[in-house]
Amino acid sequence: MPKAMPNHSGRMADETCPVCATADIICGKWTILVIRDLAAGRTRFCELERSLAGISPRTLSLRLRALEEEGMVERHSFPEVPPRVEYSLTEKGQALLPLIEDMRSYGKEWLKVCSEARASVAPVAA
Amino acid sequence: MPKAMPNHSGRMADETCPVCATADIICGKWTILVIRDLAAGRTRFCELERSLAGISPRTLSLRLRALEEEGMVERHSFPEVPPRVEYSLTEKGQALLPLIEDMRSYGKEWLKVCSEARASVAPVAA
DNA sequence: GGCCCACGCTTCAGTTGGTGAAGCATTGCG
DNA sequence: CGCAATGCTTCACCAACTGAAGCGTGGGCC
Repeated sequence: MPKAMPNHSGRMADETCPVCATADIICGKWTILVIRDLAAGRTRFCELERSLAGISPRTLSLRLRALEEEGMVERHSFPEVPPRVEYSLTEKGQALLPLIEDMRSYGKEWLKVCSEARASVAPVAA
Repeated sequence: MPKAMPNHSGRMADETCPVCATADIICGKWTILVIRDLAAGRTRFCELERSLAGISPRTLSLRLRALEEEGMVERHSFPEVPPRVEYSLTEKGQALLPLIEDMRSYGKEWLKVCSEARASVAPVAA
């Protein structure tokens, strides 16, 4: 009997709720950012490590594995030395890109509002 | 020097990246679902506890507090017995609703694909 | 030959976030 | 009296994420 959802583990309340389903996919701390960076095309582990400044290799490894299991990313491994592994988005993974674009536009607006708020408060405090 | 973002703690790599900013806001496990439920209007603590079946009161309390700090939700407390507290989305919080709608449509599609995959695999295995 | 580097990880011990169960304060109801 | 209801908080625990270190392999450097 196949499990309904190939997600990590700590599952949301309602398995049939689409919002929960999506939340479950992207709720890992770095998941969305991994996908964002993978959107540029095939990317190597160390490139991701660099662009996701601050991620631990363990976490990146776990995220990539989980995303692979979920069918969001594909792994292309080359038996060279030093080893080379490239990751890319599957179609399913690409489907998340519009969502990420929305997050970008929301975040942009939000950062703008925040900086305006700071600009209008700081002078008074100073 | 005021902090750029009033987010919880474990901050993302690039503070100026809009995707990170949004990810930072919604990456808490239940955050998006709290906002989803708050979208219906003023909601009490225990109502949220019920609709978010499975959330611990501690987590709900923490999420609501964090969202309040971030200016996403408003708290309306009535000094009655038993106590009554209602939560609602601020304008800033409402701005997240389109994002949630996108998550809903993505999740819907994804659940559909999953169930189709199961339907086409299960009979073979059985 | 000996040494270090690069890469894609894994292992380790420690911190943070979320969990279920229980408790607290208040007061009306039976 | 004892219990229910509400909005929490506290507790001990588990799972996720962290930084630092290690591993295996072979190539470049000296």
